[in-house]
Amino acid sequence: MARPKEQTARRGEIVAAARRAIRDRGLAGLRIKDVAREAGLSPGSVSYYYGDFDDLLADVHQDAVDRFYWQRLHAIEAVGDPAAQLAALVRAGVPAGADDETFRVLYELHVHAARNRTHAVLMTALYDREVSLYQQVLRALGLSAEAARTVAENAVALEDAYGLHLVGRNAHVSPASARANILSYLTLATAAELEG
Amino acid sequence: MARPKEQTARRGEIVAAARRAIRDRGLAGLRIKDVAREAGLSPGSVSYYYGDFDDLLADVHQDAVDRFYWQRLHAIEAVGDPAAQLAALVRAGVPAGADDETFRVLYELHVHAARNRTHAVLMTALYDREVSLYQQVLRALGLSAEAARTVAENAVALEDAYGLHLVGRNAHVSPASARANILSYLTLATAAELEG
DNA sequence: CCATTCTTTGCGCTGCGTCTCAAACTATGG
DNA sequence: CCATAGTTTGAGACGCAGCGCAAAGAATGG
Repeated sequence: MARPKEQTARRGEIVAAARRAIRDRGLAGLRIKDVAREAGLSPGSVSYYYGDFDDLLADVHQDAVDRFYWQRLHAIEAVGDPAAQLAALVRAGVPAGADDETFRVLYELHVHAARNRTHAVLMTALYDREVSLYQQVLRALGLSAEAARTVAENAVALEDAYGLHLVGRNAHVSPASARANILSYLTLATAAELEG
Repeated sequence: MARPKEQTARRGEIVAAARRAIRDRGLAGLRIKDVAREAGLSPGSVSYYYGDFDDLLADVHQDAVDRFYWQRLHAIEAVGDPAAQLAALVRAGVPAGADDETFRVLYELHVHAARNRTHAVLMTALYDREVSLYQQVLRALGLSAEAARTVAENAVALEDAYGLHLVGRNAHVSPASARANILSYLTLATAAELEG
């Protein structure tokens, strides 16, 4: 054996480059040369590591899902109080602006999932993990398993929708109003459930 | 003047054909020849009516927005009781399955809005009209203008998100569970607001 | 310094999609 | 039946993206 392989590192750089390219040009307009330019490589090199372009997209999706999930997990681990954890979850679950890389990638691939099983599986997996995060915090607040499940699903749904509108540059949705609306729901739901 | 123009009718047929083509192949994979085949025309004819392909997409989006809005308006006009109207709104606001034409088109174009002002405007317009529909019904139920606004925004957001997951073939979201979750929110929110 | 293995590049081939356009076709009024 | 204006078509030009490949380049062990 002579020169050692650097495949893992290079692939990581290419995935990051693809993420930036998708942010700038969108998934539909994504070209190998865009990814290559972003990674500082030639188009041939991108093909060398990702002979099939779909494999790259799958890695990008997987990376975005992991990145998003761990970011949120750390966000709630940083605080102890369950109520504060809820707020932290909401804050991390709404994009700061229309150009947020991770959110853009996730929403672009969301639609892609309609025609590709790999992406549908990843999307479902992320949804499950997000629901699970909310569910844990809601249970810590005293909600029953069943109630926590429903409320968690709705919370994740609200995040997804407001995120979609923010990324799509809906003029009447802002990060602040989105967070406020989600929190208003969570306040309402937890109060009602804890009473009953 | 000799032969009369039929442009409006033909354009309508082409828009409908594009809608079906997007349902089958997605926006990213949309080709002129697909639209042409679906419309029973040659690719040249499609170009004759839509020299710029983006103009066709704009018409498709506009058509989907109108179609969706009027369908929902009729859904609530058919019933008189505000509570029943809410249920009718929710039913019409959740896709029946992953292959619903109108929803597929709307969600595909949703993401497109991030990079195209025309589509962003249409998306915002539809959002406004949907919120307005819910707001009317909620006010009829006795909610204040402010409360109705927030609840309406959240209801629309829930619809959007569950619709997105359904279209994306999320294995853990079904039309029935989506409707149930949205209705559980609306029940909770209206009851809480009417008490206070 | 050499052999080996991995990496990178760029060029050419190929297929595909769009756009253009002239010609054929069709419907209507005179 | 002819003139006119709208419609439809298909072929060809054109550009571009993906793929394969051969050759050059770089890192490591001996």
